[in-house]
Amino acid sequence: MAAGTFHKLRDEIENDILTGFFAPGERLDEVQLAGRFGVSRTPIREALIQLGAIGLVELRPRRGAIVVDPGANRIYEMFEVMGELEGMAGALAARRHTEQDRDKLLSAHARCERSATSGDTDAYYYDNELFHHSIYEASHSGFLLSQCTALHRRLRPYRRLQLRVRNRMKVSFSEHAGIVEAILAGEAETARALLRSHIAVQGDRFGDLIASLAVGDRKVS
Amino acid sequence: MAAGTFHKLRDEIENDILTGFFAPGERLDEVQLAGRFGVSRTPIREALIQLGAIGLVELRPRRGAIVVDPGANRIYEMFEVMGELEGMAGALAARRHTEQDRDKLLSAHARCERSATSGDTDAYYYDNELFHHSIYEASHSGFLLSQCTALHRRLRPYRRLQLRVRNRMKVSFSEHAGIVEAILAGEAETARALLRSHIAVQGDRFGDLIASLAVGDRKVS
DNA sequence: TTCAGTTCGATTGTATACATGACTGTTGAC
DNA sequence: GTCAACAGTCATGTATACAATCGAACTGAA
Repeated sequence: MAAGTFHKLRDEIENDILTGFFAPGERLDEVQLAGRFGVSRTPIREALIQLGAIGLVELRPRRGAIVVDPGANRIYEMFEVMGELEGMAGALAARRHTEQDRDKLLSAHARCERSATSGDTDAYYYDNELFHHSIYEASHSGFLLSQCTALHRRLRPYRRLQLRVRNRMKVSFSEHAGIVEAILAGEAETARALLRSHIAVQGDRFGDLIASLAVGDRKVS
Repeated sequence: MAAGTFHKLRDEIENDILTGFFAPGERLDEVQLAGRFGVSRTPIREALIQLGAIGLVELRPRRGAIVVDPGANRIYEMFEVMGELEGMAGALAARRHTEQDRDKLLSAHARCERSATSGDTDAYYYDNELFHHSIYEASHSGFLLSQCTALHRRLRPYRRLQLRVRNRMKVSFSEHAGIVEAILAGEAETARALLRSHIAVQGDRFGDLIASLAVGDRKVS
């Protein structure tokens, strides 16, 4: 097989987990996966071990790997931490952003506006990622960037479900405007607070999350 | 070999990296490691892949694994994020701690006092970990606990070097007192601010960090 | 009928063998 | 004398073989 096999395998399996092709709690059979990808068990194992280290699957010794089911509570906690990290990125970005960061942020913001007004949730979903990523980059902290990107990726499926909620997309975009303003004005603490509440799962959004998880559960059984 | 081999191997190699037995930049030869631990290359590879996912080693395709050298800047960034996460844990702990959390926190604080006054940096180093861990637990966020624990572990070697700086131990302990007070009083934002500055590498401590890294570098060459 | 004990099957964990790509050292040409 | 190309060696990546353990099913007795 081509070079970099098990890196690609890792991405493939990770993607299948994040998109829900493999449901939470499902067992990942090494032989079956090996057959599916046309490789031997070795690279499959190495991919699964990586996913285990990331926290996407649970590796039970001698008992195989299963897709982790974080549960509503853990997901809530992850959003909580994500809010804090994003807030930090925003605060740093407000203080450290360059002219180039400013252009990228505004450009991403403009793209979000287009997809939000056109009502295209899929497009908005992608542009929203760009927007947040541009904030991470503007923080000029490589480590924070990596942490935010990883957690953002981990929360991707739930974020996607949440966007489906009525009006969430428009509300999200209007929140972006304030965030951009605060960052470009250099108001670090304002940016932090706005981003924290932008990410946090509070009030009605908590109920939305629970509801969307229940939909996911139904698919499993 | 006994069960759970590659978990133990991972911990062994991780420990060797964190203690500096393997220097940053050093290449980790699979065959050599296999010989050293008396196993085949397979479990060694699986251990290295895990370490790669954590970020302790860099896996360059077809070119082997090397111990990551974060560099002063990256280490500074990691402390920055650590400060934010610890601050968050402290804030949550102030709001959510139970009677049991209170006892654990006070007990860890008392142990720190003993080792600080006795001047035993090694003991303090250990008790300090207990202290911080008790805060993570009191936050009652399983995910935050895992993130804090992982990053704390990652920063262990640098933290250890920093304790050697004159008076750092006593200053550290006196800061603990204020943190405990704020958490037990339920003053979330005070706890956050105190923890953030307790962790942060600012002012003189930045110079101390650079100096301690230079000592580490000398050992390499 | 139910529960405990045992045996068999299936799957994971490890070792070994093989293929492919990267590094080193030498040789040849300019 | 220096640089480039080539070949040989060695390490990594993958496949396969084997061993060890877990779980399930079956049998027997209470």
